[in-house]
Amino acid sequence: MAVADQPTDDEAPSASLNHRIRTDITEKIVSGIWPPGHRIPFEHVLTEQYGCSRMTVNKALSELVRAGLIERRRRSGSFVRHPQSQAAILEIHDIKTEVQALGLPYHYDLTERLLRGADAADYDSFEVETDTPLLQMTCVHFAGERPYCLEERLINLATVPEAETIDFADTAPGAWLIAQVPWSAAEHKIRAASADRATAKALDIAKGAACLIVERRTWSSGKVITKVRLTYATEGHTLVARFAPSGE
Amino acid sequence: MAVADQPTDDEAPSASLNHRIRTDITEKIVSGIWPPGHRIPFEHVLTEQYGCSRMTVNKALSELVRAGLIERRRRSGSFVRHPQSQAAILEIHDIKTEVQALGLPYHYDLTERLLRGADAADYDSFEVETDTPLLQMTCVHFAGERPYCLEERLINLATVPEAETIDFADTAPGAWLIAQVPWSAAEHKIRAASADRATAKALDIAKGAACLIVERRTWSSGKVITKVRLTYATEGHTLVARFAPSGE
DNA sequence: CAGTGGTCTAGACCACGTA
DNA sequence: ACGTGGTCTAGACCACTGT
Repeated sequence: MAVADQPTDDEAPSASLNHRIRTDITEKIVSGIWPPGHRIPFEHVLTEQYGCSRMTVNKALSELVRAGLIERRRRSGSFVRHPQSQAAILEIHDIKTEVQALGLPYHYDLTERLLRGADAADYDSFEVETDTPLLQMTCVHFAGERPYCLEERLINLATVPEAETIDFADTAPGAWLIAQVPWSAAEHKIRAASADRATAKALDIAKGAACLIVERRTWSSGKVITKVRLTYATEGHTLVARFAPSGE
Repeated sequence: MAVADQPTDDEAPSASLNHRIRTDITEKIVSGIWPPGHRIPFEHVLTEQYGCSRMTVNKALSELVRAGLIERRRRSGSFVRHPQSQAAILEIHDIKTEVQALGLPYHYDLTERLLRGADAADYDSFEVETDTPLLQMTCVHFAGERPYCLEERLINLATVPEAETIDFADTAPGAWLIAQVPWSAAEHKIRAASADRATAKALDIAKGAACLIVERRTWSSGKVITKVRLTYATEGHTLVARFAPSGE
């Protein structure tokens, strides 16, 4: 096969060929040289340009599809995608890690630990049968001496029976669950709300103060493992989400 | 090559082989059969089990690495990863789409449109030189007759000079920018805050009411294109983020 | 040193959709 | 019908690293 000139001869010298192809094309797209809808070269053309086999080109383009940068249609070719709904990666950290990242000492208090059966209200939000054994807990996470976050958690003991035997006075339930249970899906709902009387008392803030609430449900093998509501006291508390289209 | 028994003979009949291998392994991991740290079979073993070439097995395992489910070490093998920080996909929709999804009529008012040069305060948050031309806009998005969201936006005219010529009375700046500019990175900060006097007036809510604030900065080719602060009036407004480790 | 994964090749057959 | 991408093969060489 004839080895044509390499498109980028002044680029980083190393890295794999398929990675080179990917970054070359990514650069063309994010810089706007290839606008949305533009047809990118056929596989056999890239094969010649880079002097490599079709498999290598295909791997590079397949990963661009995964990253959402291009779409491919048989018999038509590959095209730069029109930007759609923006999607961002939201990192949900362990609360202990969060607090320590602020340079503050961390501790937490378990204020409630209750074993009960599921009722009708749980069915809606938790997707469990009535009377399924649940472990209900409330705890407050501290940053230094100030309350940082109120955690209200339900654990489905039908899926995680070991949780009943754990003394969560020492181990935070979130950290224990992450280490213990393989989870396959999670849903987060993020909203703002004014602190009600009980929340204000627990977090030692004024009633009516704005709070950031994160509600998370976690599934494993199609069953809900746990549901947690995290209420952040600090008005300054911020979630950060980042996005880069190529995933790099 | 000897074709050994297929591990899953009661599964979905179709799909590609590498997809089958991937889902088989994913199932083992998320179900807990293979706990974190467990070594998954070597490539040559899977090659025999599935009666396929090493390339196919390798592709399946490579995608599991991408998905963050496993990690691979030369000479050691491939291992189920210990779950780390949770990461969720946060979808950021166009506001018009958001409102219409609620079944409410959408419109918006442009209440400010100001051409000015960057000052020192912009430098911190916007990463632009002093006197860079900026377009500053404020608008209110309505759901039905109620204010839904307050948008305060800055556009860097050095990177998007065409924006100066657009009449944003008809086209919302967010929608125009997404269609116009290829963006390569975005950062979102999400927090709760009490409405100040101006915000409360713009959104027709009580001063001090809890609001959800999303601040977004968007880059293209290393330069900031736009910075926007979205303040949601509705206490009930919720962002939803989902996660599935295998990306499926 | 031996065995693992990382990458690549030069083919091949097939599914699919546009012309 | 034809050319595209989708998938797969049966090898190969190399880098790395644990024993």
